[in-house]
Amino acid sequence: MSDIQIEEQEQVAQRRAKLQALREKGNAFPTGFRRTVIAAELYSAYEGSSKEALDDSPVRVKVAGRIMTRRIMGKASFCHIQDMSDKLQLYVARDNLDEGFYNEQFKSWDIGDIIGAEGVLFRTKTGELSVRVDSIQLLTKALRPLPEKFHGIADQEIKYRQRYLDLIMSEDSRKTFSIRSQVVSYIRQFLIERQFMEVETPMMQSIPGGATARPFITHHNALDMELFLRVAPELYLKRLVVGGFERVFEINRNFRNEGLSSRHNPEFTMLEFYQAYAEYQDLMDLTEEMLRGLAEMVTGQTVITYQGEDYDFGKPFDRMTVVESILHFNSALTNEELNHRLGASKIAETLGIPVKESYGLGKIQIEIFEKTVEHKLMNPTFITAYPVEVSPLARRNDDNPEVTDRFEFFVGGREIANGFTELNDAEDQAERFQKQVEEKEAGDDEAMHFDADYITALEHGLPPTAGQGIGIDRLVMLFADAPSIRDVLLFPLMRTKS
RNA sequence: GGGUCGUUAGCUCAGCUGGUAGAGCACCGCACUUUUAAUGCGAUGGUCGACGGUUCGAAUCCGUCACGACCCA
Repeated sequence: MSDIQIEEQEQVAQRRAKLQALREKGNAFPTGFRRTVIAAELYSAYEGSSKEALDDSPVRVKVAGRIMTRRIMGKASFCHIQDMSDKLQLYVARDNLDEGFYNEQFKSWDIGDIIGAEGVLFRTKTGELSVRVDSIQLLTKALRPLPEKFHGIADQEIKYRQRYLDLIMSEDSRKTFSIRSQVVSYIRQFLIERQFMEVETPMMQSIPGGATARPFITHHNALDMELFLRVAPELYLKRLVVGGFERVFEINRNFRNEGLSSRHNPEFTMLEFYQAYAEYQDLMDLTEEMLRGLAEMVTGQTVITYQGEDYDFGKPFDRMTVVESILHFNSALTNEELNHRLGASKIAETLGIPVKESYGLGKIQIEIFEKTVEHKLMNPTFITAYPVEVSPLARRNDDNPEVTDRFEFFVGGREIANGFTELNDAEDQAERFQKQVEEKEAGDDEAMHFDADYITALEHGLPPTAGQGIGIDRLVMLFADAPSIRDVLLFPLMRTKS
């Protein structure tokens, strides 16, 4: 270790010396302390208890947590500890402790240390519920100081790289991850109540399928076999529906080898669910019900505020087709020009969208949609009738074979969900895979592989089924009012520091 | 990949057209038995992201790089 490092860590050195002194006295890391209660339980149980009531019938408690603040006033001190639920004030007076303990032990402890304390509840003269401590012990010495108490951590990089510090310091951040947990468990409960069965399907796949995206590639040594981290679980979940699990869902990680942004992390969490004997409209209804329920669960109402804008999940969601939505947001365009390839590609070019030779009408329409419509879909909206060309796993529409029985769901200008009636015609699916292979050979490395094993499964008969995927991270962003996907991922991917 | 901004004490931040590196919090010492961003007094703490250039002199100007944030693709 260099001199520079030693000098840089002056406060750490002081704390190490204190730890060394603890080691010499005996067990520096005792584990036997048991608390009887957490802070939030105390606040709710004694919310209405007056100062006098608490003094008249004393309540003994044992609490534990991290020292967050400390105010030493000679022979007595106040400090706040923080546990999993809340902060709690302790009143520690010299004369309430064993002889010498206050001066020789307690005063040498630092902010950040983890302690256990025992005493009786009381109210201070400002009315704050606190513990008058008569026994206290250091459980874990913190060798490094916490960030500044008032401003907390301002540097986003530290929040992401040292999430534990962010969680210690930021109530908002703890809240965000609490919302994430609530969202996931709400969804799980919602689906289980409707007879869906939770399953886990492979994350390492020999043929990556279920989405058009570039996969991560890895290698299995014993089998000497190339494997891909999955970009979606879709094809495995549908195999399960073939197997007779008629309602299945999975909430798990997908991996896509693409760029990072405020809405993209290479690994992200996806809900996918499949319901036999249902069509995409059934899933739109289900989605509407689920999101409305989520909004109410998280915020207590159906209107949520995201980045200063209000979105109402209470009223019926808007529904439009892709083409209708393009015309709606581009009043100068006509249905006629948008519905043949030459007209559509002219529109695309005026919008600055490069149109490749291989693009069909559907692909061009989707490019126009993404450029001119997607970010404007603020209120909860279903967009339907996606072109077959960009929907290789979705069933063709009976009235218009150029589009599929598919929808995507948008709110706040962002895609949250994608669902469709599944393509259960094995021969049509084989043709669609073949098209994808051609696109891959033409240089589109996001195009799908031909999955012959999946075709075999379809040949055994997939009942009419509707399926859907919902990006959990983006959903949590919405309900936690988080501007970046990194704010809802405990450990977002960061470049390694040299 | 492109653009803009940022990187100064453990943390939050100042530092003007180049001239000896600053504050608050934390830490250390003293005082203080109802404080809560405790208070009062005193002290310590810096390879100014890295490397190179311009200059008598660079935290400051220029270039390259690293890392990050935001926007665009």
